[in-house]
This record gives sequence, structure tokens and C-alpha cells, in this order.
Amino acid sequence: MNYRLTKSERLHAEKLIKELFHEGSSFFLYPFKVLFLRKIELSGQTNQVLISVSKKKIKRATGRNLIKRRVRESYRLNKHLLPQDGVILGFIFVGNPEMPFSEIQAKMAQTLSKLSKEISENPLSHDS
RNA sequence: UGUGCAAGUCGGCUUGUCGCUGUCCCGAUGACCAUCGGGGAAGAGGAAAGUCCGGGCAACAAAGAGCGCCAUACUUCCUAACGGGAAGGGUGCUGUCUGGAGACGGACAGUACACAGAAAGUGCCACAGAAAACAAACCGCCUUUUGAAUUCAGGUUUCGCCCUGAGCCAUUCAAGAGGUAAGGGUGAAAAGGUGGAGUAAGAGCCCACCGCCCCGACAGUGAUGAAGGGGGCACGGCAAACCUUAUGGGUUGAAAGAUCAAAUAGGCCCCGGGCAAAGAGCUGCUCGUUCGAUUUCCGUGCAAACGGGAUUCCGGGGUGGGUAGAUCGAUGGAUCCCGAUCGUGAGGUCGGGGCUAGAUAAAUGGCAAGCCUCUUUUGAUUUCAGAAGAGACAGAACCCGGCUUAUAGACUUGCACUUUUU
Repeated sequence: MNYRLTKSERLHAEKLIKELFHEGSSFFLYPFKVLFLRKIELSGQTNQVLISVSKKKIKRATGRNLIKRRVRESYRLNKHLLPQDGVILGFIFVGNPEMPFSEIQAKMAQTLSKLSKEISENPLSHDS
């Protein structure tokens, strides 16, 4: 199983980030707000992920760094739950700053399963 | 031994495993670029923070002068520079000791200082108080004028009576005219103080001493100190009010800015050529003057020098990749450590050695185990053993020098107090 998380799997293109926030669908599953966007021209390619932590929720930069690292780590270990189909993902953490890694990991698995189910029920039509 | 204060140092460690960032090596895709795979070593701080000062760097602007605005403000030094630092001076406060009858003075230690100017001008000084600044006059004290009232002072006596003396005087009250700043009271602050002489009462009005002001030999680079001389004594405080004086400052800030569209940028490869004392400071320019130097490695050679390579620059050719993306800026520097030496010190000079974090929707992490430290608790006289919990402040973003603020705990040195033993 591939547990790596290379640069190509992380979202860094400014254009795609704008599209994700403007056109992407979203749902909320504590402690994440999840944004996702599927594009016809990207289908079949690797998924790309973005992780963000609210500055309002966690004031200190060290605290934000810690949470981002834990979320990224949990995504890295659970990304096999989601099929590779060029999905653009955004995780915005809004939970407790002292949430331990084990809890984050459990929630991440739950979130990815839900997302996977949603994607398989609504296949991307070439007309839209 | 413990506690406190000051200065300094450190600020969790180890292993395994799964990952991330750039970099080097190897392999594959035709290729040193790109992609994929494997491996090696490296990868946050003392404050990385606040963005408060100073500098480098960059772009833009700019004849010169004046005005304005902002900053700084004891002296000398350190420094690339600074509003930073060092040493020194001054003033205030506190403590100890000490001289004097006293006013007050001296020495030492600690501590604070936004320490230029209040005898250039303007303004302000609440409340209280008579008065808050060319002093004034509420109470009080004294002299005197007018009016009114009373005899008044002393002795004796329980008191009254009485006795002696003086009465256009004296005392009291009211109003007016003047003198006064001793005393009272107010205030953060009231125009020298102590003691005397003097006076109607008083007063630096006068005298002695203390304080203060002015001049000041001499000492010191200087801030400043100061022998001595003179002066009856003014010149209240606030400049963190305006202001004056002196010095400095063009503006912006790496999200600055430079570059790239089939190549003319930048990377890599190949070929050819240049390069060795220029240069830097002072200056608008010239002259002049000062500083400074002969790139580095290997080979031959005593050396001079010669040959080859590297670095750097120029020219030519080749080559691969990316497109809101890429390259440069951008990580080796006023650098750190050790030693010697000069200096009271901040620091300077010389010698030796060491140092690849460079991200860019932004790496330096997750998990497990063990150790270390601290706190609580249980057992045990202490050493010790077990259990539970915690490990601060905090995340590089162009780079340096400072300042300020946050910080669990540990260690070192010095000083003070304390305990035990001798």
C-alpha cells in the first residue's frame, strides 16, 4: 500500500484553489469542514489535497502547525479509502486545538468513507 | 546544607518504524534537465516573537537654498551604524558611619534619572488659601486720628469694703490713616536658615555661622571638580505645554526588484579567447593624498619563472523542461569557536580551526518503546521502590547588529543570611 504523500498529491496551484472555494461542494463532519471538486479533465489522475486551520480558532502558529501535521498524517495513512479519480479536496479544521492524533485519525477515516460513498453514488457525467 | 539576589550557560535524550524538504550518489526512460525507483549525510530559536531602532541590498526620486515635519539631547569612547553598549561625571532618594549647640556638612554603599535651555518669549499652576509671582496683607502685632465707654494700676481681704499711687493719663470697643512680615492657618510649592543685636512693632535693616549666587588660579581630552575672591540674597515650578538651540533624516520595503513566449533569460555540456594589479576611501569633477594588494590548486625549480587545471568574464555552438508558471534576488557573513596580544571596559589586531536549514497554499512530523527531570500520591526512619500526571515560552520566510517582551526546569560562579561539625 502506498503511504507516501508527494508534492503532486498536495494542492498548490492557485487557480485550482480558487475554483475549489468558489465552485466546490462541501459538507461538515466534526472537526472538519470538507470541500471537494471533481473535474472532467482531471479524472483518472491523482487526488490533490489542501489542509487549512483557522487562525481565529487557534491563535499560536505552533498550535496550527501541530494540528496541520496531524491532519496531514491522518490523510496520508487513510487516503486508500478514497478512489483515485482526480478529486480536489480541502480540509478545514475547526475543532479543539488539543485534539489527540488518534481521534483525528478516526474522524478522518469516517470522513473519507462518507466522501467515497457520495462520489460512487453520483458518477461524473460528461455533460455537466 | 538550605534560602535569596546578581551574572552566565543549557533549555529534554536515545532507538525502531512510516513520512516530508532541499541536496549528493546510483539505476531506468535515448539525455547531467524532467519523471520514476533506491541509497547516503543534513534539516527551527534563545528568543525564530514584537516589528521598536540601526545598517546592508533594491527600485523610484533628486540643481541649490530656505521653510515645515519627524527623531535625538551630561561627557569621552566602542561600533559599519544606532535611539545600542562601555567607562566616567552630575543631581535626587534610601541606608550606615561620622563632624557640629544648631542651621547644616562629610565619607561609603545601594538605587533612580526623557541629565540641553525656565536671567529669549508666550502660556499654565486645579482644590484650598489673604496671596500662586514686577508679590500681597485675612487673622495677628505696633504707632496714630476721631468717637464712645470705663476711673486705672498695685497692696490687702474668702468677697465687698479699705489703703497707697497716677489721672485730659490709662484701658476697652468701633471706624479711619499708616508701619510690619516675626507668629497663625492653606497648599505639591508661600520668596533663605540658626543664633544674636536692634525696634513702637518688626524685618538681611545690621552682625556671626550655615546655605545660595557671581568670578575663578589650577587639575582633567571632556562632562566636571576646585584653592581663593566678591555679593545681603536675586533668579518659584512645568519644556512628557508651545517654543528656542544643536545634530541627524529623500521615499518605499524582498508581496522590493531583475528576467524568460521556441530562446536572445537562467541551468547543463562542448569549443575558443581574455584576466593578474587592479582597486577602494576623501571629492560634484580634476589634481592631490591616504589605505591596500599581487586569485587559488597541482607539477618542475634554490628562487625568479614556466606548464597544466580551477574560479571569474566575454564570444560561438549544442541541449532538455515548465506556462499563473519558472529562474535569479536567496542564504559564507560587520560569521562562530579557541589561543595570543593591546585596552579599566565595550571592543580592536594577529594566528589557527569550524560552518551546505533554505520552504513558497509554505518541509523539520506521526506512532511505539525506553531513559531523564518535575509534581502528586502509596509503602518504607533516610537511601529506595511502585502508581498517576506533566515537560515551559514558542515555528525560520532577504540577511545582519541591537533593544523589548514571553519562558517549566536544570547547571556554574560570586555575594548575603542561615544550619551542622571541628
